[in-house]
Amino acid sequence: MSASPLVRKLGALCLLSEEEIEFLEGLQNNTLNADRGRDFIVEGKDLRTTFIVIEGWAIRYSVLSNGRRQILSYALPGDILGLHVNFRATATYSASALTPLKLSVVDPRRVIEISQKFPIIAAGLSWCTAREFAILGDQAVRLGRLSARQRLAHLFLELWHRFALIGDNNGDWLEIPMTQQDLADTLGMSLVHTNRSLKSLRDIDLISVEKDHVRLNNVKALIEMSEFNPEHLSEFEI
Amino acid sequence: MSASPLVRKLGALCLLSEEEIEFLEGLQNNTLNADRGRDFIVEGKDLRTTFIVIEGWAIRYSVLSNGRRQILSYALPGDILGLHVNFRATATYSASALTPLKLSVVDPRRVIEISQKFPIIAAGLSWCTAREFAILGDQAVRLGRLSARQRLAHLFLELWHRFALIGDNNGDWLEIPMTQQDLADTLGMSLVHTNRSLKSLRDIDLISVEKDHVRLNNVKALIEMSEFNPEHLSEFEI
DNA sequence: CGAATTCTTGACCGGATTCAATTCTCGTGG
DNA sequence: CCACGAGAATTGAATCCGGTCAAGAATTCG
Repeated sequence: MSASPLVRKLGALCLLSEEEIEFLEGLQNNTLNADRGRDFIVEGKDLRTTFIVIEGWAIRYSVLSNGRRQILSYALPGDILGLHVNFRATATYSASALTPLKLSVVDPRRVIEISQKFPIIAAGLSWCTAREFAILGDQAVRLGRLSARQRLAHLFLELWHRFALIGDNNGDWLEIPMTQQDLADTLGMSLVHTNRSLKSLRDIDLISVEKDHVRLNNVKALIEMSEFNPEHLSEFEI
Repeated sequence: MSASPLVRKLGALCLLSEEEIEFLEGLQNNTLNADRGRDFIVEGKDLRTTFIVIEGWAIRYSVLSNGRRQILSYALPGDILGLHVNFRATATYSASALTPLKLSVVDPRRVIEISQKFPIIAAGLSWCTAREFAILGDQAVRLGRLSARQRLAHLFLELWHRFALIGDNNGDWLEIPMTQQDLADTLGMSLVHTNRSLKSLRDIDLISVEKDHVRLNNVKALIEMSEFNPEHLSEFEI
C-alpha cells in the first residue's frame, strides 16, 4: 500500500521517521466517503472536526443571501480542512465535495497532541498553514487586480503547481473537474463571461480544453500574462 | 503600565495566568518603530522573523509587475505577522506601516517554544490563525461577489468589529488612516470609483466622513446591505 | 505661504453582466 | 440501441457598472 497524500506532501518537505509516518497514517484511518455535491462543513454550524482529503477534490465556499456564491479555495489530496478549530466552534465557510471524495475524520485533540509529541510534523503543518495563506492571498490578488483571462490562467497555474507537489502531475494536462459555473464562482465572474474568456484563451492557443481537462500549451507565456508567481507555492528549499 | 494589545486580545478569549501574561509581555520587549510607508516585510525576500503589532496600523499587500497593488489585509494592534515562518523562508507578501508603527520583533523559535510550554497560549494563537483565515476569506467574498458600495461598507464593518475585540472602539466612529487610494487597492477598484462610491454611501446617509474617520450611522442597515456576517469575527463563547 | 499629496467631479469608454435562446453532452430507461 | 431529458456549454444582443483620462479643488505639511 502506498503512502497517503499527506505523508507524501510532508515527506517532500523533510525526511520523516518511521514513527512519524506511522502516526500520520494512523491519524487517517477513520475515513468518510462523500458523493459529489455533498456538504461536509456548513457555514454557521458547529465545527469541531478536522478533515484530511485523501482522494478527490473539495471546495471551500461561502454563499450570500442573494444566492451568489464565492468559492474560496480548492482542497486537493493531502490538504487539511479545519486545522485550527480548537476554539472557534462555528464554521465561517462551507465545504463540499467537488468530486467523489474520500476524507479522513480527525479529532482536533490529536492535532494538539502533535505539537507536543511530534515537532517535525508540527513544523510541517505550520508550513501547510503558511501555504494556505499564500494560496488565499493569491486568490485575493486574482479577484482584486486581474482581468478575466488572467484570472483563469492564474488559477490553472496554481492548481498545476499544487499537483506538482503531491506528485500527481500529468504532463501539461490538468484535471479540471469543476463546471464553468464553479470556475465563475471561484473567479468572481459571471458564467457567460467565464465561457467567453476560456474561449479567448483557446483562440490564442494558450490552453486546450477537453472533457474535464485543460492543457497548458505554454506555461511560460501563461505565467507571464497572468502575473503568476510560482515562488508562492514552491516547496521548501535548503 | 497597561497590558499589551495581544494580551488583551487573548485575555478576552480565555483567562490567562500570571505566568502566561508575563511570558507574552516578555516576548514583546524587543521593539521596532517604523515610519508611515516603511516596508518591514518584502515579498520575495527572506523572512525569518515574527512581528507583533503594538501600536498603529500595518498593511499586507502584493504588487504586480504592472504596478497595480492589492492590499490583502490590515494588521491592527495585537495582530501577528509571520506566525508561520519556520519553514518557508521567503515572504509571499509585503507588509508596510500605514501609520507610525510600533512592532515587536520575535524570534520564531520562541513561537515553537510556546506550543510545548504554554498550551493555553498555543490554543489562543491557533484561534488567531483561524480568525485571520476568516478575515481573508471575507476579503475574497468582498472582492469576488460584492458591488462597490457593498465592499466599502463590508470593510468598514470588519474593521469596526475588529476594534471592538481589542476594546478600542470609539462609539460609531471608526478611525480610517488609509487614503482613498489605499481603500481602492484593498477593494480591487479604481481610485475614482472608490471616491464616488463613498460619496453615494454618504448621500444615502449610511456613513459620515470626517478627517481620517468614518461614522457608521446605521450599523444594522450597513450589515444588511453589505451581507456582512459578524459571526465570522465574534469572539469565542462558551 | 507654497508644494505636494489627496480628494472631487466631468466625460467617455470598455469589460463584464444580464437576459435569452440554442447546442452539446451524457446518463438513464424504454 | 436509441430516444429522452437534465445539466452544461455556447453564442447573441442590450445594458450597465466600473475603469480611464483629465482637470480642478481642497488639505496637509514643511
